[in-house]
Amino acid sequence: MLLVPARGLSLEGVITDPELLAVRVAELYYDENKTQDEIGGLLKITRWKVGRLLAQAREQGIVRIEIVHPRARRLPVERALRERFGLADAVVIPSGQGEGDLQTRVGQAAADYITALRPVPRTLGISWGRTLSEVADRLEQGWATGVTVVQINGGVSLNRRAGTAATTAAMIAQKANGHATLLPSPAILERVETKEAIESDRTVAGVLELASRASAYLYSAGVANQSSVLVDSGYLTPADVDELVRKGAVGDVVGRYIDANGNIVDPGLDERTVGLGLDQLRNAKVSIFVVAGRAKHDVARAIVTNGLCSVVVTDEATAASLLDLDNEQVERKP
Amino acid sequence: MLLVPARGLSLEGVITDPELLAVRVAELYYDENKTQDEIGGLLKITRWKVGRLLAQAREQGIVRIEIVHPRARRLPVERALRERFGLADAVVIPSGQGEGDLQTRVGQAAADYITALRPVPRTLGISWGRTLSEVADRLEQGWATGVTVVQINGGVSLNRRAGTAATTAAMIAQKANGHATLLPSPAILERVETKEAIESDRTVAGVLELASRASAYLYSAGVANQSSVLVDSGYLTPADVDELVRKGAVGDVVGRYIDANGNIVDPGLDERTVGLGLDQLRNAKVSIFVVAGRAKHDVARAIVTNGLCSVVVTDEATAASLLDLDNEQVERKP
DNA sequence: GGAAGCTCTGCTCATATGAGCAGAAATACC
DNA sequence: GGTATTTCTGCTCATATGAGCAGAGCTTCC
Repeated sequence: MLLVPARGLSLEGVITDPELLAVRVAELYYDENKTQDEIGGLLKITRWKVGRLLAQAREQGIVRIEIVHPRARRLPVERALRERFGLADAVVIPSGQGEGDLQTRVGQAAADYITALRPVPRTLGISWGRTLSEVADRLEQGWATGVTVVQINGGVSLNRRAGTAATTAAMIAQKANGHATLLPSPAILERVETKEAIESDRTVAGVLELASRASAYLYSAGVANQSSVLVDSGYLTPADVDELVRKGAVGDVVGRYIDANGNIVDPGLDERTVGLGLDQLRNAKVSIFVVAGRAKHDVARAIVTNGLCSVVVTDEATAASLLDLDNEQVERKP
Repeated sequence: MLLVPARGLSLEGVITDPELLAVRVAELYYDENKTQDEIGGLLKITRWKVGRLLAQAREQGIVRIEIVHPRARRLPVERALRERFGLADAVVIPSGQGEGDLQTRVGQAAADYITALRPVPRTLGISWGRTLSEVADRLEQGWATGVTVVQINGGVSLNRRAGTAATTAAMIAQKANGHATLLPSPAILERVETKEAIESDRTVAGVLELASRASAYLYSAGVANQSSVLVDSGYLTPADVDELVRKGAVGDVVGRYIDANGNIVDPGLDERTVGLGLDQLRNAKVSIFVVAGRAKHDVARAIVTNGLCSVVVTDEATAASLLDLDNEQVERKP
């Protein structure tokens, strides 16, 4: 025993099976940092063949290269989304199992996105909710300077977690040394007349005017079900939501319920909803839609496929759903 | 909407956090196949910095490159084993979860190894057991030509799965167009005298002589517990094994029980065991030890750390155990 | 059996990349 | 506050690598 430790004799020599050969080549290249030339010498093949084998191994997925980091993104998926839906941009983070809450990571991604956004928006129109609040939290102090933040849909004062909406707007503004303009109105009113009256009030009209001229929008969406914040806040009854769902509602954007085709489900209700219209989002140059989680796949699809946003920030599973790459159908059946 | 789809504006511009920067660089390089130069342009840094960031990302494990294949190996671990224990060679396969039985994959690796072994052994001494049988199965027809296979320890005729030992040897030989020489003797005899008598028998002596001059050995090891094949076959009683364990036995190599230091546990018993001695394995130029599975970590350690083999073929978890990289201690405590 | 296609091979050459180095910047230390 | 030491930067240059191509070897189809 105690031979001179050779350099792993087992790897030299001729391998016939081409797949196995690709595996050995990949190991020597990626694990042992050998040059393609050295590998060629070792395995008795030309260095060009080594190169080709390596390319093949990557294509076939024998070599898997993964970027593991809480703030990692999925560039190829982003590109697919941009191309498929004609988006100006897309941000997709891995859905990865344990590593931190999905909502938080998507929030972080959205925060990063608006921080890097050029030109810096002078006025940023935002919705409110759990997701937006997360984005606000994740924004860094001084993420921009002098940005005016304006709410684009009615507030949620009745809510138990009252003030969240206001806090979100205020925090985003404060962290950019700007100031927030709140929309002092309920989200949905009982009568059209009241809605029209409040909209024509100087203060409200001014805010809406400001909102409609914002240089960028940042918003999320709600799911059409009992647990919606709009139910929670008393704007709608559980029965109302059931009715909306029956009519095809998949969720709400800035308080407005849409179906899978991106159309308003209940025009009567919509008439009583205060805030930016869907078309204003649709025609906006920069409208950033932030969405995370399985529950929101349907709304997300309605929004993205119908051009309501120009940028989407989401998780990989949602992106896959948008691209029809998932097998949700299969999963749903049983 | 329907802006001209830009190329992902979100990635351009300045990033301050150096780790995040490394992540973005890695994504552009590995996911988007951009050149370091292009990435530099995009992120406003020099291409050398991109290169350095990339190297750093690999070191820190942000970029993880994995070779996924049933026959993949763990070259860095193999090297560690060679260096640490002065082995001539080592073969380590990933322990990976689902993909096929570990035993089978280690068997395959051992089969690959002896197939590629140069110079081709004229005589190959083998032990028998579940592991060796697996190796025999995995060998390809024509893996070598004209190899004489010889058993190096007593057979297992009493066994219910009688003939396994013989079949293993025969199959390995047949697949190399060679022939097998069996050791026609029990593994352990009741009296020393009988053992000496049988060893001096012309036939047996001839086989042992042949075995001791084999150009390579291939063997596995057993665990010292009730389920040992030696108990199964009736050579030892469960009580015998308990006693051996009490004396420090961790397992058996070619029928001989050793402790953690690689020493014979019970010289009396050893005297009655027919087959190659431990020193002959230790001094052999090529002695290949094949071992797989959690249960055998202790025997494996006894064999490898005490120089009983010159080559080890095993799974990653066992290798980690040999290198003290595991936290078995922690796991065992509770 | 032979031509037409196909894949596979080894090559040239342009490009991408890493090692190594000297100066710049940042940090630690007196 | 200044100097020593470390880390970081942008560079030159040698090397490693991929694209593209022409010929070899293979299959396929009449």
